[in-house]
Formats: sequence, structure tokens, C-alpha cells
Amino acid sequence: MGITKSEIFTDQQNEIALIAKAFGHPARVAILQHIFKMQTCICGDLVQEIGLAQPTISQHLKELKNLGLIKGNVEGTSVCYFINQEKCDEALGLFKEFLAQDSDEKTKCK
Amino acid sequence: MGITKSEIFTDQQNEIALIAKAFGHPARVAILQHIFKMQTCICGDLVQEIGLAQPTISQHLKELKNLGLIKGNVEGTSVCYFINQEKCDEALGLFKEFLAQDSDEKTKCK
DNA sequence: TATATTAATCGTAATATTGCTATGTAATAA
DNA sequence: TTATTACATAGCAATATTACGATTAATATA
Repeated sequence: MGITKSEIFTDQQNEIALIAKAFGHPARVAILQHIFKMQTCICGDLVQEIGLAQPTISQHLKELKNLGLIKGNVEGTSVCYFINQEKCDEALGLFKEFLAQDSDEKTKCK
Repeated sequence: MGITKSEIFTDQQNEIALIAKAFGHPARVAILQHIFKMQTCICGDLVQEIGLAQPTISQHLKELKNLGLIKGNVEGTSVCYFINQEKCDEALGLFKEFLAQDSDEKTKCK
């Protein structure tokens, strides 16, 4: 998207943005939800379930895997994907810290 | 980003993705963090604080405002922005529901 | 009224993302 | 060995995003 000036932001800001971007596409949300629900699944399941072409799903899986949100084990000709719960918990922790700053209503604008 | 086939996803999946996309850029993370910290601020503050050009900051503010994550009051020649805590809580709720599905370890891949 | 201040909008260049078809690769089956 | 299955990768067209300079709009102030 044009260039993002990552260098002017803190590591934490970049990290939050990176994880958020992974959740920023409904296909990836759907993929994660399906794996959460089924515990594990293979690429072909998701192609059936979601209705995007196989290479498209494969690409989204790759992004999620690169971020560590899911992991995959090779089993014969297929790859069994599953949630990396630690990483998801970490992501949720980041969002909590980010969004749950309870303000003490100091000087609000009228 | 090329066309996203929103119509094949559920409203909830699209909603999560939309909110996540707002957090998917470090400038918007930085903007929100600064407003959280200062309670309120004007566009010029953020230009100083973050170091992007005024139109760029203004554009990011617009996106956050469109999603309802922040609100702005006109005060003379400036606009006083502040967090819409209800919307932020709602966003956090969505992420919690999405990410905190405690799996009961059924059939995991080895 | 003229000028300064503050922010929004317009237009545009550069770059990223989405989704596809075609193809490649690895493991299994016949 | 050859075919099949299941994914991954390459390459491309379409579209979205980021960032900026120039300009405009609205208010305040001299």
C-alpha cells in the first residue's frame, strides 16, 4: 500500500499492526475460525468450506503460518494445519493492553 | 488490494476484518495510543508526535472516525479528537470471542 | 477587511494486496 | 513406472492503500 514508514514507529506499534493486518481479511478470519472449530484441517477442507481457489487459500495459510498464528504438519500428501494457541493468546494480550486502557476522565473535550 | 469477495463471508467475519484493518497500520496504532494517553488531542499534535505529513495524519484520523473508534469535536479552527471507548470495548470483545476459543484438545495432528 | 491558523479534500505516484490460471513438487497408489 | 492427490509457487491483472504537495474551507485575530 504505498510504502509504510515502519522505521518511525516503535516495535510494539509495528507488532500490533502486523498481527492486526493478519486478521484484516475475512478469508483469514474464516480460516482461523474453521481451524478453531475443527481443531485441525487441510487446505482442501478450507477450499470447500470457504469457496476461494486453492492457491488463494494456500497463500492466506502461508501468511498466517509466517506470523506463527498457525502451524502445519506434513502428513502424506496433505498438510495438517492447527492453531498455535500461544501465539493467539499473545496476540489477544497485545490487543487487550492496547485497547483496554481505562481512562480516568481527565480533560475531555466538551 | 485487488477485490475482496466480502459477499462470501459472514457479517461477523467481515466486521472483525474491518476493525482489524483499522489497527493494521502502525500510524493508526500510534494515533490511538497517543489519544489514549493524552485523553484528547488535535491533528497538529499528532503531526508533531508521529512525524507524518498533516494530510496523511488527517486521512488516518478519518478512517478511525468512520469506524467509530474515535470522535471529534470542532473547537475554533481545530478539531478535538477523543476515544470512543464503547466502540473500542466492542472491538476488544470481538477479538476475545474470536481468539479465546478454548479448544478441548480433541483430534490434534501429531 | 486582511491575515494567520488549523484541518479537510483533491489529485497523484509509488507500492501492496487479492485472486486467479498455469505450473511445479512431493508423496502415495496403481 | 506412471498416475493421482494435495499443496505450493510463479506470474499476472485488477484494485486498494499510503503518503505527499497543493489547494480549499472555516474560524480566529490584528
